[in-house]
Amino acid sequence: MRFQKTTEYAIRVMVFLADHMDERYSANQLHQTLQIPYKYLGRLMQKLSNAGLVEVTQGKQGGYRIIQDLSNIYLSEIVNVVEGLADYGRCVLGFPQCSDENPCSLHKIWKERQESITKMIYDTTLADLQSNGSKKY
Amino acid sequence: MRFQKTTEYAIRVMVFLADHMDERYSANQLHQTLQIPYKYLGRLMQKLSNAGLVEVTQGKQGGYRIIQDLSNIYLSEIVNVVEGLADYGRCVLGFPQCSDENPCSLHKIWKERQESITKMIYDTTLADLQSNGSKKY
DNA sequence: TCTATATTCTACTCAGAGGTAGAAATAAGA
DNA sequence: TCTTATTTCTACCTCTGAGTAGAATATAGA
Ligand code: SF4
Ligand code: SF4
Repeated sequence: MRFQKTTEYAIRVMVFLADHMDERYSANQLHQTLQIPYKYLGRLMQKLSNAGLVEVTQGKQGGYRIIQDLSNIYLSEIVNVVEGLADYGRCVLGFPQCSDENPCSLHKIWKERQESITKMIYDTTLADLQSNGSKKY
Repeated sequence: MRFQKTTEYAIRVMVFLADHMDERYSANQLHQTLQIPYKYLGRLMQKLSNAGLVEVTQGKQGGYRIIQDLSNIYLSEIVNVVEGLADYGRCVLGFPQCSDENPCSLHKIWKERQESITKMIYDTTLADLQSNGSKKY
């Protein structure tokens, strides 16, 4: 029960870039600062840029940057790029089809928690996550 | 962000057996009733029995059964048998070391949800999950 | 134009989850 | 005792997430 490692990487990068808007960071800089495997990060960044979440500049002095308004970038978009959103809403017992009427005994207690996390990724934007002052990275 | 498929299987089996205490079910019966791959289920049941969660009888008319008091079997034990509990408490950014002091911007909102799920699996027993009446399976 | 620093593309490797196959061991009951 | 239904053991296979390697492409700036 956790996010995929790649999703963690993606959130790490986006939160970091959000805290350093208007600056470009190369894959190598991000790799060193955020402890993410260099080559792996390259492919991840490509996905994020294809999804329009970061702007990319090639060549010397190039790198990645966020240009969108931070309050328009939701965690759900980041999660979607990496692991997709299909699992949110999944039955805790793994059954494919099951209406909410006449639910099994675990349904209610599980759905509450699941929806709380779903709500979190759909409601939280990078603007909510800016750490003004006390930056750690 | 979801349980492993095998964990779902395990919970399915245990909830089913809890609803049918004092009856033995063979792997084949469970396989057909709960739609879990037969051979795969065999290995899963072995783990559950090694952990003492089910009693097993070999040979003809054999099968699996719960003998413990249902209120003594916590979801956390079931999860532990399959995927372990190490991920509960994991940092949402995947960093290995990070104290709760001077937390990053995501820490609080994430910890709340994570602890809610952790609490669920540590506090819920099979007795809480018995569906008296309206059984679906 | 050339060079250094970037991203991008392609093709691997590795580990673990999920699943399959078949034979061996066990025990109830005819 | 023999048969049959069962678990158990061992060995594979497949798929996906994670990570590595190297060459190709792009571009700022000397
Ligand atoms: S009622 Fe139970 S089986 Fe059906 S979707 Fe909800 S948790 Fe899954
Ligand atoms: S403060 Fe942030 S980085 Fe540190 S453990 Fe909490 S979520 Fe992870």
